[in-house]
Amino acid sequence: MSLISEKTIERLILYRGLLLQANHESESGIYSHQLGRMAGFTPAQVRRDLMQVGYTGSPARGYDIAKLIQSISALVDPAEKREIALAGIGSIGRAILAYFQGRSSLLEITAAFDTDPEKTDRVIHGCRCYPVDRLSEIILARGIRTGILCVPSGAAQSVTDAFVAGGVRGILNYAPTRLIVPPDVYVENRDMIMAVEKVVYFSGPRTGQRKETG
Amino acid sequence: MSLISEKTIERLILYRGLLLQANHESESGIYSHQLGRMAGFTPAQVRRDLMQVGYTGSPARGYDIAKLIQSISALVDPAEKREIALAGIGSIGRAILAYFQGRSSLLEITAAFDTDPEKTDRVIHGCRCYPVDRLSEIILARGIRTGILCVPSGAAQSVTDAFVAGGVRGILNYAPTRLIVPPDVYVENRDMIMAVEKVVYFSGPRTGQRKETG
DNA sequence: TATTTGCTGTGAAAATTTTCACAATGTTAT
DNA sequence: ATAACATTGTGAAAATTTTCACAGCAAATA
Repeated sequence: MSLISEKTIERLILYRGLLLQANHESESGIYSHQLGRMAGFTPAQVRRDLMQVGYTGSPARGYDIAKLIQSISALVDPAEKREIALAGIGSIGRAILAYFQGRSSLLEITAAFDTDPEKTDRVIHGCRCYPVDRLSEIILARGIRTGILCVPSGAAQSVTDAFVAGGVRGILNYAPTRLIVPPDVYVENRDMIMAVEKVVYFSGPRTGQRKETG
Repeated sequence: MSLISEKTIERLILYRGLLLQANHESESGIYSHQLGRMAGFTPAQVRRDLMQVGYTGSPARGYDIAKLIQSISALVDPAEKREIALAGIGSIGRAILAYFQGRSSLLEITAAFDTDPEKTDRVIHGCRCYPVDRLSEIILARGIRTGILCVPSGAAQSVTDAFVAGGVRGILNYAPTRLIVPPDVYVENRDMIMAVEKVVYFSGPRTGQRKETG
């Protein structure tokens, strides 16, 4: 079995989201081909992925939805509540705060940071804001392991260094920059400009491109 | 050579971005290992990718930066200026407008849509806003091929249908929903919640995970 | 009870992606 | 000139990911 691949983890999280979202009034079970259709993958792909979570379905009734959600959660969710830090309270940072807060019971953005004194020492979307100078200190004190980076390119690397100094193990990077981090720190890049350019490319007068991602 | 893979396109766009960003004062050429270090890939990966653009470097001087940028652009950029439509002028939509406008000379978000009459019939970040009822009509008239979707989940599918009816060929989807589209329409999903969950997973007490993505 | 049905779990095959490894090449040093 | 060197472009190998295909099974049906 070894280690579950990044792609599989991503799909598992997706499956869980889809299952939570859809209201399964009548049905309590779901088949791989149904989940596959919802997610945009083949039934075989779904079964392969679900193999890894160690929950086993029934040939006759498929997968029990509640138990499947639970099993995926047991795999991908942290053991206890996790605090997340966000750096850069610009329009993207604020959008993420607004969008994310309250969606998850296990995850919460509990500290935001910015250079602008106008934005610090107050509460935005339920999140307390501090000056960036205090970033390492605060996340270290609170044991925060995950950071979201929404600062302009110019500041991205120095804030990253502060995150790392504060003990962060994973960074979600919205800045259009590649971050330099120690090899044991995970970085997920979400450059919006690149995303637009990519979609524009695949919107071109081309045929037969269709596989979804993200 | 056949068709260039999605992953390769993504990396090529990244290379171009990195090359444009870095100021190459002294140097006019770059080697695969340098570009690889910047992007976080192996030199072999870089060379494979660059093979596909049909621009050939020199063993002694590496790749000419200006020509390389030009060659990648010739491959990934549209032939003429492209207009993009954005649906959902909430915090994410506005953030994307603010962030994107003016960054590219070839791409411009020229029409935004929302249901809220407060937000329509005015200009936000240089972009004219219309009611969603007029979405298909307007993008069809302007020949817009690319859409960015920032509406809440509940509205995502119906706005998608309007995009498709209006002739859109590619959608950048920020809603936490899987969209149903005809097989020749490209969708790139950028669910922020999933991204956070994924990074939290990889921030966990795990060792040896390190490959970057996005 | 026996048969049919349509699913799961999974070994094996296929497809795709990445890396290796090296001949070819142009530059620099002698 | 010639040798030494570091790099490109790429066939081939390796690794990874996806799909196929089918045994085995539980429910439904006869």
